[in-house]
Amino acid sequence: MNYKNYVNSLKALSDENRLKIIELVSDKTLCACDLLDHFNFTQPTLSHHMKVLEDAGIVTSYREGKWKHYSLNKEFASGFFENTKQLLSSGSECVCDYEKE
Amino acid sequence: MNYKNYVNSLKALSDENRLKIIELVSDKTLCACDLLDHFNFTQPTLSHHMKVLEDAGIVTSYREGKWKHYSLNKEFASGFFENTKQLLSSGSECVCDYEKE
DNA sequence: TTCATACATAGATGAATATCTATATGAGGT
DNA sequence: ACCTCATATAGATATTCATCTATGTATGAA
Repeated sequence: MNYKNYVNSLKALSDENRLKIIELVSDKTLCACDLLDHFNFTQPTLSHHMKVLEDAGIVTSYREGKWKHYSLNKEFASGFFENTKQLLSSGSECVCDYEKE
Repeated sequence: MNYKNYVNSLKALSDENRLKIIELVSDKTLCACDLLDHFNFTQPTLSHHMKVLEDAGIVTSYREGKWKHYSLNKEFASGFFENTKQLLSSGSECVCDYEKE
């Protein structure tokens, strides 16, 4: 397992507001302005959260005129799932010692 | 889904060293001193990490003489798995709006 | 009781981060 | 060209957190 990448994903998920965003885009595509309606923080804060999620590969986006549309990256979902399974299952090969130094 | 609880778990997992600890105790029981051998940080730092993991319900522990033994909490593993599935699957009911305050 | 070992706590520090206000960019419409 | 709306960036601030050193607590052995 690639620790650094998985930790990156976990950090990006470790925020209550970002979890809500993910649930909102898990079954549909929404623009930033629509997302913003669901929260009490400001637009720059949403922009920050979306950048975190996109940089982590959790959501994908495309521009359409003035709007930027977001949706859940299904590849991330399955990959994250696999990593989680590997981490918490007892049989997984532990690579910790190789990384000690 | 209980957001706060799930975020708590995610935060506790969001550290490369703690992930290594989890893999180490995922298939066996280890005392803190044994765990410490796998890392370069100090004993108080390990103590801190173990407290984070235990407070989050990720590992369980018992004392035996001078030693404290840790192992993965299997209930956590399955619960976390379920929450992750619910978050990333498209059909899940979104509770975001109820929480907007 | 004295000592060594295993672990916990206190307090300090530097780095990361969630949020804000202010401002910039970019795209369409008039 | 100008204005408006959607989004991004810059810079500031407060909080969280991973780590350290120093010290405390607890257990077992001599």
